[in-house]
Amino acid sequence: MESILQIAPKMIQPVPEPSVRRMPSYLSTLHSLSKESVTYVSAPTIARLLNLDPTQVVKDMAYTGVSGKPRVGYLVEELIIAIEDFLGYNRKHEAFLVGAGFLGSALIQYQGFREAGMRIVAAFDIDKKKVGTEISGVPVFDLEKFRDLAGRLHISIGIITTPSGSAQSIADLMVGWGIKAIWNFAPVSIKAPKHIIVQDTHIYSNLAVIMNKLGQIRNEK
Amino acid sequence: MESILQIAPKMIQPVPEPSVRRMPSYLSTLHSLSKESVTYVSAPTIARLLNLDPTQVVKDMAYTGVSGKPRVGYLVEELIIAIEDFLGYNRKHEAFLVGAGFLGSALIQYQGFREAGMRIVAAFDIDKKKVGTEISGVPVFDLEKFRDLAGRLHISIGIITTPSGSAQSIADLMVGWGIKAIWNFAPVSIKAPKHIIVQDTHIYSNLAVIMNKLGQIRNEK
DNA sequence: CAGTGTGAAGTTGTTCACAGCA
DNA sequence: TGCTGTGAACAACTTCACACTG
Repeated sequence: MESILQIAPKMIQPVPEPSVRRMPSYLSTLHSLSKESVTYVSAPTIARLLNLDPTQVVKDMAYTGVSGKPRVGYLVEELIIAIEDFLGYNRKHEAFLVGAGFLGSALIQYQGFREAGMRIVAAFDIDKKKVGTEISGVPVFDLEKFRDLAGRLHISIGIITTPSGSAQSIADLMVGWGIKAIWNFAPVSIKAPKHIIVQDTHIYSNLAVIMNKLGQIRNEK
Repeated sequence: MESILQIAPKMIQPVPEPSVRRMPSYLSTLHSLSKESVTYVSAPTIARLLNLDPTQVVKDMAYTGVSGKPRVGYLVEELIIAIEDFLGYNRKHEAFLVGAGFLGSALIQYQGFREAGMRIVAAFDIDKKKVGTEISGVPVFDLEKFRDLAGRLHISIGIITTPSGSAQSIADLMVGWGIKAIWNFAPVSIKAPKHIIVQDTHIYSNLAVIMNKLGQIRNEK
């Protein structure tokens, strides 16, 4: 069924990653507008709400496939559907989380991932005190016991919230499980075969920017 | 005292933000090497460990002010000190956190911020059940009661971990407190006078990238 | 005219190419 | 030869300029 005429039902244009990263902000803004019963919104308005450049918003909207009316803007509901579709929030993905510490627990308890299409179905830890408990209804299993078993389920996302020392070995394990994407919160860079999607989320990077800028203030005067 | 001859004691070259964001990764790598008693490390080695381009590492190292020996590399300990100094990890900054929910608690309990120069000294919430409690030794106060009082202390960083609806008003409040930097975890963009350092940390942006790429895999075949 | 849409210009960051060095 | 260091080429993103539209 590999037809040559895959003339892209939606365009196979590579969307710049920064645009993808902005999509959730648009979505959240649009949801508020929708709640206020606003039906049309213009790019300059969105830009003002999010501190962005109007043209940038126009281009980002184009990536979602919707087109707007001159002088009026875009249909709010249409944009919401288009962005959710663009991000794949409708497809449901299940996730395993390894490392049920503070951050791991926070992520599990975090509402909102579910409506973004990701459901954390199980957590793993090596700490016997945590094993057997539940966090917001998500069971915590013994990592050692489920090392191999976990691979039989078909889970697409692996979340790593372990200390940095174990992060890479957990990643390797996840690759063995047949996971498609790894979301890593440990402050190291995860290496994986290139067909695996790896997203490192380094909270320290953000702090570094703050600390560095705070330092500059002192130097200025 | 605005002398024209501010010939920069260290160079007032504007360091690219991506470079600043990479610094914590370097630091963490260097700490591991230091623990393994490695004294010299080359840029290509660091690059390999962190999946980066060697030249990029060389340029980043230059921003810290250290210079390396050809054929040998850089002195690990020297780099650690230089990066910590560059990021201002030695200067101590105190932080207030507003919104003692799951994420807020996780951040408070997160060790490591302290050695990055940031100490969360108090949390605030409107939930009476949380008020009066302590999270890892950090007291949770009633936001309403401390609205004005908080300004009298001299805190440089404000962390927002409230729901998105209240984020902007908390930011405004923090500006009134005389805070210099705002680290926002709510999924909205915070607006503040431009002398205030604002760092939005949108966890959803990372998820969006993953979801979008997962969607592309399905489309490919 | 206040918006959309888009090609061109500008800016920023990354990668390449190579000189210098031990 | 394997590294540092740097200027130049390149790529990616953003911003500008302007034609088009209701």
